Formats: sequence, C-alpha cells, structure tokens
Amino acid sequence: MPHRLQNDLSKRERQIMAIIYKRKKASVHDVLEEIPNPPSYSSVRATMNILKEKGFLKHNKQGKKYFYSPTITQKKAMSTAVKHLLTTHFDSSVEKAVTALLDIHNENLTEEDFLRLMQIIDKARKRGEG
Amino acid sequence: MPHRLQNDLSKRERQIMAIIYKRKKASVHDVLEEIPNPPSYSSVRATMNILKEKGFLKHNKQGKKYFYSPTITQKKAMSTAVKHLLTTHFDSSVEKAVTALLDIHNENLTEEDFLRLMQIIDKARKRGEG
DNA sequence: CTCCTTATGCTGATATTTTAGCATTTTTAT
DNA sequence: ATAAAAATGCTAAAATATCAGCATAAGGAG
Repeated sequence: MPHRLQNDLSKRERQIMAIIYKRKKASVHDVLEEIPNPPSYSSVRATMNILKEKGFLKHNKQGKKYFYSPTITQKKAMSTAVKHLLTTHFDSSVEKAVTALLDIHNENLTEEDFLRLMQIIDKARKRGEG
Repeated sequence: MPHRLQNDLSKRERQIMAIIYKRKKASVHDVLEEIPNPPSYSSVRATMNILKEKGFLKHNKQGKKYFYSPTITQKKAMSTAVKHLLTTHFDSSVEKAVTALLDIHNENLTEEDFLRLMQIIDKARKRGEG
C-alpha cells in the first residue's frame, strides 16, 4: 500500500499539496506565502510533516536549503486528478472535457494555439494506429 | 457571497459532492451506496444537510421522492474544477491538459473520436475569430 | 563573534468534522 | 390495514484536524 488516496487528505493538507504540485517543490515559507490568511509557521510545518508521514511529501536538503516535494511523480498525481475530474464532471468523456477546456479558455487562444492543438491530436491519432 | 468555495469543504463533504455531481442528483441512499465503507445513514444525511446549509445542495421532492442536487450549475462547478486542475497541474496550459487527456485515454479513442475532437477544435477556432 | 533566520522536535489546547442514536412522520408495498 | 422502508428533526459523543507555543540546533550576514 504505497499511498493513500487524495481523498484521505484534509482541507489544509489538500491546499498545501496543491501549492506544492504547482511549485514542484517548496519550503515551509514558500507554502506559507501562498496561503491566504495563513496560520502560523508552526502550523504549516506541522501539517506538512503530517503529509510526510502519510507518504505524500518527502523532505530533502538541496545544498543547505530544505524542500518538500511530492513523492509520487507529478505525472501520476496529475493522471489521478484528471481521471477524477473526468468521472465526476464529464461522464468520463474526453470530448466533453476538451470542449469545456476550450470554452473556458476560448478568448485566450491564438491561431497558433489552435494549430498546436490540432497537431497534438493528430499525433495522438497516429500513435493510436501504430 | 453566494457560495463558499469547494476548498471550504471537508473530506466527507467533498466525497459526497463528487457523487452528486456525477449522478446529477441523488437520495441519501444513493449516496450511501456509492461510499465505500460507508458510515451510517444518519451520518451521511447529517453531512448532506450541512452541505445544504452551506448552500451547496438543495433538497426537493420530485413526486413523492426526495433527492438532493447541486445548487450551482454543473457548468459552473465544472468550470471551477477545471480551472483548479489547470493551475495546479498544468501550469495553466490548455495544451498541456489536452495532451494529458489524450495520453490517459489514448487506447480507448477511435478514429471517429479523433475526428470529432478535430471538429471541436475547429469550431472553437472559428468561434474565436467571429 | 553575535545576531537573525531557518530548521527542528515536541506538546497540548481548540475547533471542526464525523459519527450514531432516538423519536416521529410520510410513503410504499403486501 | 398494517408493516416495512424512507424521511425528518434533533442531539451529543468520539475522532480528527488545526493551530500555536516553547526550547533548541545550524547556517548566513554583518
């Protein structure tokens, strides 16, 4: 049993994990800075240590600085998150999800972005064939 | 201030919301059935009532049956969830997200699926122009 | 060296969440 | 009509999560 599921995380724990996923790695202070209305340093640290005990974070020295980073790969964490989103909000349909993504970010996408998206799909299609 | 954020939800509350988003609507028993190692009926009901008080769920009679359903539209909830996923795992990049979606579901996609995906993107592109 | 910051270990109070029970009413099925 | 099932209102204990403090060691800057 390598890891418990994200579902086993409390509010604060999740919030902290999200910050660390986003930043890839972070010190307690880094995390503290990204929490709006943060609790004390002690509290954040305590929670991060719980995450360490639960097996979600590891704690290393890089040079002389300490960092926390996720134990499972970003890829795996991401994959789990995507699957969860698909089932809860998109009826497990990739097409629905893509439609939603485009809807949300429509204005921000340039012609080049669309081209790249087309290429991404084309590449996936060819990969599927082979 | 219509609704608090999902972030204000506890573990159990989130779990229940996910079930209801997935099913669109559900009775207490429906929810109970979808929880692995569920607590008592009372407990689930109590939590669902908290969600009602917090403004996430509403509770109506349809004919003679009672069910709970989300107050905010699926669309809005979905949009929030997608944005969160984008920032925490994809550096806010739609392209990265689409790539991941295709990676995850690669094998399951047929030629027709890819065609439809192309059409979805093309449609979004044209909409962007207009 | 001395001071400040960062890090650590540990502890315990407070707050929230989670749970289950009981009494009662409505609905459904026999 | 009666019994079983589904809802409801209410309450309070038990379990977790959250928070903050204190004492202290180690690195960095002046």
